[in-house]
Amino acid sequence: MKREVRVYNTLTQEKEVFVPREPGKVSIYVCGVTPYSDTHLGHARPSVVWDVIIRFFRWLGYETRHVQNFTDVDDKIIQRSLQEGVPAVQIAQRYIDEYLASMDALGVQRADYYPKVSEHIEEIIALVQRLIDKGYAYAANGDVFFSVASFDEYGKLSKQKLEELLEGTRFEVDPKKKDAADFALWKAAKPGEPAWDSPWGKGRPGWHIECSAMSLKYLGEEFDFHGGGNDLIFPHHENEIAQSEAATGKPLARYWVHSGMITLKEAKMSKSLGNIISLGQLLEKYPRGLLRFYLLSTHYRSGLEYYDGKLEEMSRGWSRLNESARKLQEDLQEAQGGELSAEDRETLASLSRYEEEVIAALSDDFNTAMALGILFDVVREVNAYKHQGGLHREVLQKGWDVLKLWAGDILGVLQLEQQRQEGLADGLMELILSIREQLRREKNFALADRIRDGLAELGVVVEDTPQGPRWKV
RNA sequence: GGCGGCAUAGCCAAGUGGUAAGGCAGGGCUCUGCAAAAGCCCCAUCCCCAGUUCGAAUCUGGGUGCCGCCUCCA
Repeated sequence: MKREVRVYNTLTQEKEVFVPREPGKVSIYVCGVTPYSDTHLGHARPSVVWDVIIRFFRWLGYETRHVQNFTDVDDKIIQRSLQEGVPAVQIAQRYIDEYLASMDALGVQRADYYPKVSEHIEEIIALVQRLIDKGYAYAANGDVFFSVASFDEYGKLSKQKLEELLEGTRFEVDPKKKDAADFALWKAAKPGEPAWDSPWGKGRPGWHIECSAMSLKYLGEEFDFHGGGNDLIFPHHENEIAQSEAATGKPLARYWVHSGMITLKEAKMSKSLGNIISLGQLLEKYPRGLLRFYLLSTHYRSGLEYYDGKLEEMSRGWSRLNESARKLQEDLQEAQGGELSAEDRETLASLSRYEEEVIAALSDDFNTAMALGILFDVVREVNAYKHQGGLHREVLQKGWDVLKLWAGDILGVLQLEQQRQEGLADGLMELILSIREQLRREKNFALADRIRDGLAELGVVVEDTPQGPRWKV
């Protein structure tokens, strides 16, 4: 029997019980990135959040189908392409590769499909045509616009009223538009830009249409989840709804799930503001488990602050969780069987209860912050048990199972393998050699030689020179 | 100006009507050759005001402050 999962739906602004379109299956479309610059910390949030959600659904027994797009036809990419004299496709591919490499490093499981705009022009044209045929869109001089006024429910996701939206408009309105809020489905080609043939002349897709076309192709009508950062609610997701629902007459997605922004000094991290923390650099500096721990330490819908030293602060708590699990795994080797004592039973019962609480937390709108809190209870419970001399295999196994499954397999914050640190060898050698120098000054040559011989056995050659010791591998 | 959201201890952060999870930091203690690790104990009445209620951090109204969106953006 499936457990009940509750999800906050941006559309209804309420937590709802999740009912899949098809029993036992979950279909998910997460808006990916526009690959025109380096992957940053902000991109990691929805990725890790959805990674956990998907792992959780799989654990619950659902079959998942996860699609994440790359918008590889876009103004910024074209701009870069013209600047660098490199084809747009190539620019996009460079950043797609970087994005995927970063996500792999973060332990994010790959989506089932990563459709690109450039490979779905046909589907997009067909969808645009369908909207024109149904009277929701109009062509004008090679452009095609969606007529916002023709779609009654426009604004239902972002809770905006049409009239008020326009007051905030800071850009000049394209005179070809019938209505200032209309948006482009298809843009007429400009010289030097990548362009495709279409019934309206050479051109390229507008921003939002690709998601409508590709979600339809890979997930069909009315799929389960549509996700992304909450900065996409308007206009991107609002427009997707308009396009898709106008075309199919059915809801685009059943549940809209939006993650909060990562802020830096209380300002959103974004490419345009230039206050970006490169994900690649973070991954070089910090263990991926710690990064995930940081990203999951707050509920996914809340904002999340980043500042220098934040990861260092968090690393102490994370290490306790991680080290406790590591030690527990080791202790398992020396665990003992036999009758369960009263203490054993009590601990076992607590551990089971905590596990239920973790499941309940994740089932309640994917509350990873609460789940982590409970996992610290598990750590304390297990450590206290061991502190009192508890060694029963069944108990230790249960503790390990809970941590391994939830902290490890589902949240992905555990990192049990030893960290290999760059520059560690240098530091160690410096320390060892300085101690050896001390010994030599004290004429303790026996011990000093033992160190040198021992190092030699490890393949490290030490040479004593007038300028001090040198070493090489 | 419109829309959405947030405001809980020094810091991070759960908690949506029944009397404040968890983590970091801090204090005391156990263990320890010393240290580390680990364990035990201590450490908040929830931005302000007014309501609803037997009872509110949790609901309503009004403030104040902050964030996001309204332009590309995860």
